[in-house]
Amino acid sequence: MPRAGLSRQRVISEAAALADDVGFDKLTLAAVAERAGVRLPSLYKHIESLDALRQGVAALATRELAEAVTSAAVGRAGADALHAVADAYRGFGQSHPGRYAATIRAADPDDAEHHKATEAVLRVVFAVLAGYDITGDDAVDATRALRAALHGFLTLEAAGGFGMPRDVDRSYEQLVAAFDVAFRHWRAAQPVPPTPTVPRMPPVPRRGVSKDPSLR
Amino acid sequence: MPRAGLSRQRVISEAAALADDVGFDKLTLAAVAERAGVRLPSLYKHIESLDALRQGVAALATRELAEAVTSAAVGRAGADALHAVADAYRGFGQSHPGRYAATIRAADPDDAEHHKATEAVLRVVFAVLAGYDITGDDAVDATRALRAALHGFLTLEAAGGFGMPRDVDRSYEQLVAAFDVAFRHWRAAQPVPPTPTVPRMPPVPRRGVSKDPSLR
DNA sequence: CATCTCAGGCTAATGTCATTAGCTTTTCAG
DNA sequence: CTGAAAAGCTAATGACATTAGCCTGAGATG
Repeated sequence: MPRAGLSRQRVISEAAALADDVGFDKLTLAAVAERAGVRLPSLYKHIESLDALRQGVAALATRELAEAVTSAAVGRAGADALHAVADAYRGFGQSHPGRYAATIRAADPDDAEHHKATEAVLRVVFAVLAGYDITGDDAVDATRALRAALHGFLTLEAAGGFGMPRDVDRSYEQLVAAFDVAFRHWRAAQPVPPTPTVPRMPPVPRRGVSKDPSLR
Repeated sequence: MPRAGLSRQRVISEAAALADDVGFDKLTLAAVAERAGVRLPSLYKHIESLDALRQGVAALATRELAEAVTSAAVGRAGADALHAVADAYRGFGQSHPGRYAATIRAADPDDAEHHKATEAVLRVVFAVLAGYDITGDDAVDATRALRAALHGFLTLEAAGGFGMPRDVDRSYEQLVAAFDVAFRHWRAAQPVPPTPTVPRMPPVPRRGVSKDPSLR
């Protein structure tokens, strides 16, 4: 009966690793216990419930996601930043599917750390949008749109929802390019455009991004 | 011991209703049995397993979704069709959250009905894209993008992922409007544009759509 | 009408999990 | 060295899913 040297953090990080292996929805206390080398009830010394464990994984994953997108965005702007962030986002989702699935979970109202991480991700997206001169309410709309699209793409991809043979990387690339176009025209696309300005739209070549192996 | 008059169809449809109430992930044979007025094991005379039940709900839901988007699109084209389909999609997701969640599940390879429904949804989207002169590989990319965005929006909305106070309907409207813009410029947005045509872009006012109460 | 058959329900039993209660043993502060 | 909190453990309970096997009513057959 040597101590296993567990802690809340260790339990959560084992759980995150397990979730990446088997899927966030199949995350189970029994499996975490086995992985950690203890009997199931012992986990309760460190975590209150399965739900709390899920929440913990969500918070951890959100911190990691924030880290990934933040470092991808640093030093970039405009379309370059957009592509870098989008690539980092998908890279995170592909290399850590279980963690990624956890990030959808809304933060517990009491978990300040988790909220901070959520806001860090938002801050990055707002910064990208600022490069397109999108601010205020428009930025809220645009953030939701971009997040919805990227999230939906990862989810459908993970669910095997893309049956057709067309290359998926290419489709993702197109999706991001489409947002680049939409962001340049954001005000003009308003249902009732207060400023009917129609901006110019030269196609923008982009440089390679997201070479950080930790994100792939 | 009067017969309860169950059948595979009845079981699945009860399950779908239950999923709408409690969430697709919390769908349980025990609850379906109670709802149907039989003991749990009796369900096995009609359905092979919990997983088969989920698959059955997915197939049913996909048929209903196909019906909703198809009837929304009929007689419309271009931006009008896009908005109608997008509204029908979200309407379905909001009025039938459990069923909607089920539609993500990929069809069982043997289930021809299910595949047919999946293709019916795709056909509608392709038809909408044809109105923007998007065809072939481009249509595959565009379909994935649109589906990802709409799906992601519904998922995040359902998960309470939109914390900020900004009106969610309005954000959805903006998302769809953004796709209208992106679709008009689809070829131009190619990473390596074969046809560097820059089309005109007048802001388009739209008419009210999706008044069908069965979709809301 | 008398049966025969079997689909549709049921009870009982098993196995996996989550969760709680209560016991034992390390660890480590003083 | 000691004593108490921390960290593990076993046992028990309760939800579910799943399987086996029994019972009956309802419709088909003679």
